[in-house]
Amino acid sequence: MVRASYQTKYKQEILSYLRERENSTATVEEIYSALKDKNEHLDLSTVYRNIERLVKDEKLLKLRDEQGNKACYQIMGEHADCHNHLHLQCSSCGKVIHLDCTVMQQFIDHIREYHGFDPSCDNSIIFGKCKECEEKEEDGKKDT
Amino acid sequence: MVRASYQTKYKQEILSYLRERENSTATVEEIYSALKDKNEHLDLSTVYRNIERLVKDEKLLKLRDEQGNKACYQIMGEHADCHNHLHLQCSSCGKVIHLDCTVMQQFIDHIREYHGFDPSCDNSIIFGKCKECEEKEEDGKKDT
DNA sequence: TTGCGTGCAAAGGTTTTGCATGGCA
DNA sequence: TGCCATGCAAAACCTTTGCACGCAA
Repeated sequence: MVRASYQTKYKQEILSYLRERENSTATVEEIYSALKDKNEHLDLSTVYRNIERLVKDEKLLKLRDEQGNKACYQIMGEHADCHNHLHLQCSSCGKVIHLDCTVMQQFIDHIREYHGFDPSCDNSIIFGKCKECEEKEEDGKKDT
Repeated sequence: MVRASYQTKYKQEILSYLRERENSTATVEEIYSALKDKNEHLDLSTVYRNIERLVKDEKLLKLRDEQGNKACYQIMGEHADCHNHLHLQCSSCGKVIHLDCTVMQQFIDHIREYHGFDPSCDNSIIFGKCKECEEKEEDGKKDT
C-alpha cells in the first residue's frame, strides 16, 4: 500500500502545480511560493526535499535555467523516458519541447559514429526561442 | 591603443592557461589555483572579474559543469563563432567537442523548420561521454 | 514505538559587490 | 589627474544539512 495522503501532500501539490504548466519549467522559488499561498508554514527546505525525491522517482525532470544559476523542474510525461531524446528549452517562456523524431535519432547516431561521442540526453538542453516568443518579440520591437 | 601589459596580466595568464587545455574546460577554482601559484596575492574575485570580461569580449566561452553547480570556461577558437554550432561536453574529462558539420546543420535546420524552435547554440551543451573516457571506464569496470 | 515528513535554524558552495589602494596613461 | 585593475572583506544567492517535533502505521 502506498503511503497515506497526509505524508505525500506536498509531493502531490508540486506535481499538480507542474502539471498545470505542462510544457514549461518552474524554479524552486516559483514552486515554493505557489504552495506557500495555501500552506502558510511551508518551508523552502521541504520543497527542496520533496523535489529531490520526485526527481529520484523520475516524476520530475531536473533542468537548468539558461544562465545556469538555478535548477528548474518539469513534470515527466507518461512515457517518462526522457533519457533518449533531446530537450529544447525556450529561454523566454521556459517551455520545453521534448524532441523525439527520426532526424534527432539520426543526429544522435551520427554523433556516436563519426564524432566518437556518446550523448546522454538527461542533462542536455538546447536553448533557444520558440516561435511564439520570437513572434512576440518582433511585435514589440521598440523598447530597450 | 590597447592597454599596457600590466593591466592585462591576469587576462593573459587566464587565456594562456586555458590555451593549454584547448579542448577542455576549467572551473574558476582551477583557474584561480593555477594562477595563484605564480601570484601569491591573487584574489578569487579578481579572477571572476577578469573571466567576466573575457567572456564579454568573446575570448572565452562560458559553459556549465554537468551538475550545473559551477561555471566552467573554455577558450574560443580562432574563428570564434561558437554561436552557430553545438557543443558536446564529456562529463568525465570535461573535453568539449565543437560540433560543426553538415549533419548538425541539417539538424538545426530541421528544428527550426519542423519544431518551431530557433536554437541559440551559445549556452547549449550536450553532455555525454567521449570515446576515450568510455573505453577507460570499460577497462576499469570492477569498482563501485 | 518506529519511521518518515516537517519546520526552523544554520551552514555550505559559488558568485557578486563595496570600498580603499595603487599603478598606468 | 583620472581611469581602471586589484585585494580584501562582506554580502548575496541557491542549496543542503542537523536537529527536534509530531503525525501515521
